[in-house]
Amino acid sequence: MPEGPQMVFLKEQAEPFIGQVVVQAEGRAGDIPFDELKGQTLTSISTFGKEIFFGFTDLTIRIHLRFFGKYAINGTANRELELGLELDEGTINFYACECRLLREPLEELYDWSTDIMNPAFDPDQALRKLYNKPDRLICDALLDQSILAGVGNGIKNEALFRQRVHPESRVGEIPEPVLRSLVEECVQLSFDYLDWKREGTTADQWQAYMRKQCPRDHIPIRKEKVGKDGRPCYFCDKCQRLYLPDAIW
DNA sequence: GGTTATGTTATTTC
DNA sequence: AGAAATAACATAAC
Repeated sequence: MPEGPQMVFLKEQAEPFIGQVVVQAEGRAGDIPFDELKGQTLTSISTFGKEIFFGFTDLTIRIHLRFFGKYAINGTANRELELGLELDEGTINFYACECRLLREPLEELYDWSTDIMNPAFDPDQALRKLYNKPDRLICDALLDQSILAGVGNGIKNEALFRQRVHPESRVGEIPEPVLRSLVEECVQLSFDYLDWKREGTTADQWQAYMRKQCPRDHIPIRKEKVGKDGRPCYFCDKCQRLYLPDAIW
């Protein structure tokens, strides 16, 4: 379920609950002190990459939806409840996710300049970090959450397609302006994706990811598990350029 | 029933 | 010791 934009969307959905008091808290999440939560006020909601934080009077809950995570606002899902919050005027339920308790201030735990959707995001820093591992495949590098927090497999594939970069390109061989465009594309795409969520145009906006045919060349999109992490890559051999080191003889 | 998939982390292996 | 491979977790769809 999660890529950065979906977490920001969830934040927007949950923001009306800010200022409300927890009436009841339950679930099976081992890390959550349900009793302690009762009576606390929801004071803030923030996101970092694919994580979302619910700040209460004197603790914070971090939620990561991982692969199958689901949530329901003022509703339920037919599966085991991980964390259920009943507030003054409604409920938020989380399923199949990771819930963790944080007691330290978030600023001490997170570097917001690596979150692609945060105003503090620093593209220059991202470029530097990417070039730090020049031998990596770009398809692996873009998924590195310590460089581009929030980028998932969809945004990765789509950014590569839009900037016409082949996923098996070596980071170190990609010219700086191209790599920069790629980083900027990840950011732009994330905000586009958020807009689609807001507008409810859930319909597939992807051009390459999960698609069968290249919209530019009208030839089949290749789908292969590429790179160290073996995540599915969707790409067009014809319009996405492969940047590789010159052969050494 | 097997495979696959918007993800990360813990454990095992080399 | 440390990198790399594998397992683990949870869920629905094809």
